[in-house]
Amino acid sequence: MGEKFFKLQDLRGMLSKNGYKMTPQRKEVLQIFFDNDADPHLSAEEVHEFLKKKDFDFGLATVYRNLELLCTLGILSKVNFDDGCTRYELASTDPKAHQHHHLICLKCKKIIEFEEDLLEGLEEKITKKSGFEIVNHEVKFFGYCKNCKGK
Amino acid sequence: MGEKFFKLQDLRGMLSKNGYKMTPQRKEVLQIFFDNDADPHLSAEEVHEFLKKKDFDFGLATVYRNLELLCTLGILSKVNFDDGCTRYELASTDPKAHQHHHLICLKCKKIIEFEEDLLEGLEEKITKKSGFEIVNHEVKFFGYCKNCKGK
DNA sequence: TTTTCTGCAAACGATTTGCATACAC
DNA sequence: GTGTATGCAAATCGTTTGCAGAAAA
Repeated sequence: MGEKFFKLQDLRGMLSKNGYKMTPQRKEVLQIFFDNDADPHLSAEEVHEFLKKKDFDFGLATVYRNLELLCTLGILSKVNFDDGCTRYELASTDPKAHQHHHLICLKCKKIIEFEEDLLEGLEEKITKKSGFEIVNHEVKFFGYCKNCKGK
Repeated sequence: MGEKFFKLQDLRGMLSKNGYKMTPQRKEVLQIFFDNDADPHLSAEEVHEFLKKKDFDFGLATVYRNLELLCTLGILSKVNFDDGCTRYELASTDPKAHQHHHLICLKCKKIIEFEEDLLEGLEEKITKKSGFEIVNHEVKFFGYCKNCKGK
């Protein structure tokens, strides 16, 4: 995991700077991500569930809207594991921190985070070859985790 | 594009070997992918449209079912460009042909295929480090294509 | 007070499913 | 003939939207 430089108390400023208002809904949605180190890739429904567990009964539509907003602000980012829903994770705000990838177990469906700047130097190579200016990348590895390997 | 070793006339055998029947619907759905070198990443709706243009009026549900089946058989594979639908492409049946990646232009949304075994040697490194056995990977680069680069 | 947010319910679009019929083998 | 595949329409599921009332600035 890249360092998370964004702190909850930065939220109000970040919002107002962009013409948005601070609300309990926004604070608590973001809080869920700080709470949940164990499962860092949450769907809107999951966030909604976690909020319910903490007795915050916000509308699901509001959760969706605020997840979207937090993405716009660069605080969250979307990830897609082809499991039928959009997932969100805390965006690493370290600009160097490209090196955050996912190992996806085809058996138990576990998602493992993997650190390494895999593509060191590679982006320049691609840019040179194809004229494509790279802003970001996403790498997923599919296979079998330690526990599932022996079938 | 890795070589496509799979040929249309292999379809019947591939189907019956797995207990499925050959039907015009299956043949024509696959044919669309052979027809369309220009746009190799088709959604179910698009396949359905292309079939209509050739006067094949198959039900959309059938198209979905057969795309799924062709994936099961390893003839097609799914790709996800986060544009709201599942897309399908001819699976490269060359087992060495891992090296097929996508450059996605954030401006014009064009998808550019890019060849290169980017991750040469890297998979072993990951396996050693994490015990994760890698079967396949998917790499996407987001940025701006040659035409869109200057804004 | 003005504008943005929220909650609700309805709308949506992609995909899936149930079922009766048609077709492949 | 037997079992699978198809077409259609209805169902499903994640997500979005319209709108009236509530809350932030």
